[in-house]
Amino acid sequence: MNTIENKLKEGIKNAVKVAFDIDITLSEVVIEIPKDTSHGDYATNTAMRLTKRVQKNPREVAQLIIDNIDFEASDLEAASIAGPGFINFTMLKASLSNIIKTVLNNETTYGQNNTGNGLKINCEYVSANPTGDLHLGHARGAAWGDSVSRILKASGYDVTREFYVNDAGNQIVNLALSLYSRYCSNFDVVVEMPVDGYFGDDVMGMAKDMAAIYGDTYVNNYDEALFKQEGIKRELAKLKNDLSFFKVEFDVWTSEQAIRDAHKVEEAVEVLDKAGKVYEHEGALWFKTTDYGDDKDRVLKKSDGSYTYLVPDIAYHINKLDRGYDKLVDFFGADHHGYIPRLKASIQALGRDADTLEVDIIQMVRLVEDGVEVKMSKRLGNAVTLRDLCEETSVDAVRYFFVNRAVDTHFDFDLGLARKQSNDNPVFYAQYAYARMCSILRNIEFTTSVENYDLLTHDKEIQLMKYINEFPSVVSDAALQRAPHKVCNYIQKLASLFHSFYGACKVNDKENEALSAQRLDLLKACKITLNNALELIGVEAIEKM
RNA sequence: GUCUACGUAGCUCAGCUGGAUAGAGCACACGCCUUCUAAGCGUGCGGCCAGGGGUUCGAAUCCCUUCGUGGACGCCA
Repeated sequence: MNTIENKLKEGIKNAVKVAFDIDITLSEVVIEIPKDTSHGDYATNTAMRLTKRVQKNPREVAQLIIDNIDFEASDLEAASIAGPGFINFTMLKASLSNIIKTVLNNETTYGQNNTGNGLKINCEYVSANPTGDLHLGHARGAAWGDSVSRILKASGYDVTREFYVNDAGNQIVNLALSLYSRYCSNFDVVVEMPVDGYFGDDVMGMAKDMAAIYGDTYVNNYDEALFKQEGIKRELAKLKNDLSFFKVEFDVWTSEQAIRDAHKVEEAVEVLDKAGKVYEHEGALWFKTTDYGDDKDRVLKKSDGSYTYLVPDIAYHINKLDRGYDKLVDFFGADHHGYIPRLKASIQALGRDADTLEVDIIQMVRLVEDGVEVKMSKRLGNAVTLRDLCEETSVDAVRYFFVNRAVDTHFDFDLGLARKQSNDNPVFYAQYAYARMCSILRNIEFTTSVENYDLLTHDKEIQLMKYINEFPSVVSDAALQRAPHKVCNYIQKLASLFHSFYGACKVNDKENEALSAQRLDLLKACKITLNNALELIGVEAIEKM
């Protein structure tokens, strides 16, 4: 992945082996880029971490590492001890500029790495009920889950993107009844809406559609199965359509009804029963989740004989495990976080490792304009949907904003900022940088070929090369932590370094073609890197603004 | 009340598997277009990392505690 850093880590590892006869792994070797550039290109705290094991003071340890490191093999120019025991490294200039060639050769694959090593991972996100439009919270989950999936894929994971369709249960009964009520009203027949009915425009539209297809056949002649089926079909089509518009795709759509039809729900209860974790109390069937650290036991089967929502969900997770994933990741809204211990308990009760399932919480979103919370869509008078949001701003802005911040904190989506076309708006800042690069490329008037990059010695050029070199590590780190906002941070910094470089170094300079040609390659490498980074979060790189 | 997150510059937030003087953008002040897109760049101002204890060579980061804020505590999904 990042060859420069790996060579250095390798060198440190070997030096430790020679000096102290201690084997450390590459991941134990921590190197970082010092904030203060006078400290060199890289620094390591390895000496300080070894003090206890070798019973020497850190500066002494550092000296022994330096004495035993192979400068040539690690592309090192200099190494020195600093502060309490840091070792600062300065790399050979030529090794740094190699990154340009690497990027130009790899192009669209630059940034990809093998951190995942083929691990089979299932990411389930959005999973909104097919009973209405996608809202703010769904949008955050969709953007986040999709970006995480892209980053995992780029990091060598075998990723399946999954949507669990809750097409069974009470909410579907209510959907069918709501649809029926609206359908009847097309023929001026009043049928009361259910108490927990769906009053949205979408259901009215579907009812109208059905009235056109079926005429008044079903007025006063309710066919539950038909209305369920028609409702789900239409709601699902709308969901898929909205998600696709939002550039969010799924590999697998799993139906809750299908799991029920295959009797997997009963089987799940049996398995838990066999594990001795089920008991009867007050006419209901309970799951002893307290054995696994939950604060109270949970009902599996209600006293009226029907199952609680937990059971199909357990069956669904068994289903996912049976499909052979090494890891399951669920992205839940914050309001569902109390649900995690139950699910984990069920996995443990099955004799599997509870850590196979990891749940990331998507915190709440508020929509804000000029510092005031916006609760309703102005146009439609109902809750703000994903569509509204994208139409008010843009798909790119919405995706970027939702992925730009850590998910575990509450987020205020600022409408005014998302529309703004200036430096304040991170999306435009990054896209403008890309457009600027493209513009330079359009204007180039020379074709000098480049042997090496010995003329790239300007501070801005060095900083840019170093940062481009960081990209694969950033992607890998973002994958490990499932933290796409790290890619956003990278994009902002890269754009900033480019703008700064642009101000200081003219690329298209006919007076100085040799230098210009080298800068041109650096520019191309930068453009490729920025494009690949934007791709990871599903935001378009715009060539002209 | 119990559980669970969060609290970093005036504002919005990075940084958190412990590392050198805590960063960015906005806002504010002052500079920079006869040169590749000024939708930009540069300089300055701005901090008791909520408070208090602990762990150690070293803490914004880990542990405990107090305070503040959000969320969850159904035989709803």
